[in-house]
Amino acid sequence: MKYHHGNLKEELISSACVVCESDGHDRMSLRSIAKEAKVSQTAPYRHFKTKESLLAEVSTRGFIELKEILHNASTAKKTLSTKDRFLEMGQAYIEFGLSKRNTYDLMHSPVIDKTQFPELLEIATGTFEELVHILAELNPGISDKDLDLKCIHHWALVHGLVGLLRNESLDAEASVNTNAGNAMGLVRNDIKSFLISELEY
Amino acid sequence: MKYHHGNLKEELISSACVVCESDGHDRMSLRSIAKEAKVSQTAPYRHFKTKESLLAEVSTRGFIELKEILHNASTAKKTLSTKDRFLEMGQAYIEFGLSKRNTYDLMHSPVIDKTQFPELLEIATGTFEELVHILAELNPGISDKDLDLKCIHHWALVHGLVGLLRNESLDAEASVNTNAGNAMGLVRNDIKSFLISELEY
DNA sequence: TAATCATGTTGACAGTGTCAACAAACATAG
DNA sequence: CTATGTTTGTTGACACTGTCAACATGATTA
Repeated sequence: MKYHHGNLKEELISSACVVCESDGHDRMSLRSIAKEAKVSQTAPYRHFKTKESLLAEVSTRGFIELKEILHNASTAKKTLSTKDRFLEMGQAYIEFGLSKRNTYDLMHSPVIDKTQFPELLEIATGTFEELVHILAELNPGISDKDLDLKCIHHWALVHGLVGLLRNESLDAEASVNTNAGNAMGLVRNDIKSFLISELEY
Repeated sequence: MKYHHGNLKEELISSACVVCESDGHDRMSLRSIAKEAKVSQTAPYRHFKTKESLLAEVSTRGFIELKEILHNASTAKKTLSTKDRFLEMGQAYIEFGLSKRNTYDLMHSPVIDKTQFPELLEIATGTFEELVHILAELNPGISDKDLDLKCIHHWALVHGLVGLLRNESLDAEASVNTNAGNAMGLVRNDIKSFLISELEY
């Protein structure tokens, strides 16, 4: 089942995933990952119409992984209450955003026009549904509209929180005064507590 | 007080601001804005050590404008209650994020390492303080730590909300079913209502 | 076996950020 | 006012990028 190279498309994608996460998508060049695969500079163009579409593939894999992580977090520990499983999910989301920084960036970067990549669009919005499911479970009898609003609220919150937490330089500044200690650091060190207080807000 | 050009640095910055907002910072080239100023390709290097530092300047101006907008929103209409002025501020933030899309992107983009640009870092964290002030007013007697946590909560919320609202492709998908209508669209059309419900959440 | 198609390579083009070497305009010291 | 030095600008180059057209080769199929 081998052509010239064998399985170039797959190798390019997984290589791009690695480079994107280590260097950031803006520092990744098609030529460098082609060279890494010991293939000419234009070989990738047999599998990807443009660099953007390779990045779209990387982004897609990011969402697949994230969705899986969220799903696991909210279903794995069956003995936990719904609320606790919801918290696990929030924590998992934030941890993904913090540990897979560059991939997370790419996934939310405007350099990829998601409307041009239906598969990416689908998995990205599909990720949203993990949130819908557990929130529906957590709020029995809620109206569909209110459920949507709740989803938007919680997603915005964790998504925004990742953005703030990643800005390490804020740690030193985002506190009213030194007596209060470092609030951002507090949140970072105990994401779960913060999420709990959010739920009870 | 004129050298060869007169006031090249200023012209490059303001030109870069325009190009960044219209094309996006990743599509902006130093050479093109140099050409626009009718100056050679390397002239900018007399004023900016690197392209990143020009972008840092653009980002700085973005934060200056945002901070001013937030400040005005929370102080202009003195007849309003503190709560209403807080809502004005939230709305103003979101509107900035939606109308100055590309600039907002740059301001939060990882391509600029804020720690390398102290002035940028200062104004960015200074923006945070607009939020601190009004939240302190809104919650008299609150502890410093709780105030910080509240700031983080509200900032994360609006920042995350901007991220979600900007993703137009979500409009069609981010609803549980068609009966519920388009929740994201609802939020977009009435940001204020959403923020109010957030405050009372 | 011959024709077709998918996959790869070579070479090129225009564009990029950036640097070294040089040139002109200005500021300042004698 | 002249001489010197510093700012600011230009020219030309380097290595690098995404992408395209033309060509070659391996695999598939008629």
